Amino acid sequence: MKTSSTNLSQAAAFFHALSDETRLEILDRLRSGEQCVCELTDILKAAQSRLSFHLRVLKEAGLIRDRPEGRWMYYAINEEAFEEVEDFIRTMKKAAKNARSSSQCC
Amino acid sequence: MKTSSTNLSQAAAFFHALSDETRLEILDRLRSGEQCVCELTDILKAAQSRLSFHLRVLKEAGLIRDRPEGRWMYYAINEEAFEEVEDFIRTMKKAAKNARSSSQCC
DNA sequence: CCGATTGATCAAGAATTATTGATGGGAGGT
DNA sequence: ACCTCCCATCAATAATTCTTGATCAATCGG
Repeated sequence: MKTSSTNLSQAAAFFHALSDETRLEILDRLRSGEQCVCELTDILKAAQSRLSFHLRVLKEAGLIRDRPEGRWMYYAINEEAFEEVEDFIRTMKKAAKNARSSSQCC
Repeated sequence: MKTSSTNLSQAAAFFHALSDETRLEILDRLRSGEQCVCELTDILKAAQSRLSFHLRVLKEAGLIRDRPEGRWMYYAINEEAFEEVEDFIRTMKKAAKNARSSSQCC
C-alpha cells in the first residue's frame, strides 16, 4: 500500500491549516456549533483582520464552511475534512504498527 | 468538554511537523519500518542537511524516534504520538457532529 | 594512524506566513 | 439618503521556516 503524492500534498495542506494555535482555538470554538466572526473576535480577543485571515486559511483548506446571513458570516466545522485527516493518520499509524510487529523476530 | 490550551499548543506542534510534504514523504517511508538517513537520502533525493533538518523537526515533535547503531542512525515512527493526533482529531469531529445534530430543530 | 563514511549543526540567504492598520463593500436601521 | 455595523481584502512590515553549502564529530576499515 502506498500513499499517493497528491494525497500527501493534500494532507500537508490540511495539516498546515491545523498547525497554528489561533486556528485551533477557532476550531475549538466552532466545536460547539457555528459562530459568526464577531463572536469569535470577542472571545479570542483578536483583531478582526487577523481573524479573517485565519478563517480564510481554514476555509481554503476545506476545514470549515461559511454561511452568509444578513450582515453576518457564520462559520462551522466541515466534518468531512476531519474524517479525511483522521483516516490519513490512522492509515499511517496502522502501517507502522504492522511493520513493527512483523519485524520483531522472536 | 473543553480542550485545554496546552493541548492546543501541543496539537499545533504535531500539526506543524506534519505540515510539510517532505516530512510526510519521510513518514511515508518509515511506515514500512525503520530506516537510516542514508536510505532516506537516496530515496527522497534530498540533500543530507535538508533531510537532517526535517528529521529533527519530526523528532522534536515526538513523531519519530531515533536509534543510533554504529555510524548509522535509524529513524522510526512513534506510534503513540499518532495515537494522540488521532484522538485530537476524533474529539474535534465528534463534538462538531453532536453540536450539529442538536442544533437541528424539527 | 589515516582516510572514508554517516549524519548533526551552523550561518546566510531565500521563501513563506503572520500581523497590523487602512480601505471598501454590502446589509440594515432610521 | 445617510449612518452604522460586519467583514473581506490589501499593502507593508515582522516573524518564522526552509534550503544550501560548509564544517565538525564520531565510527569504522585498512
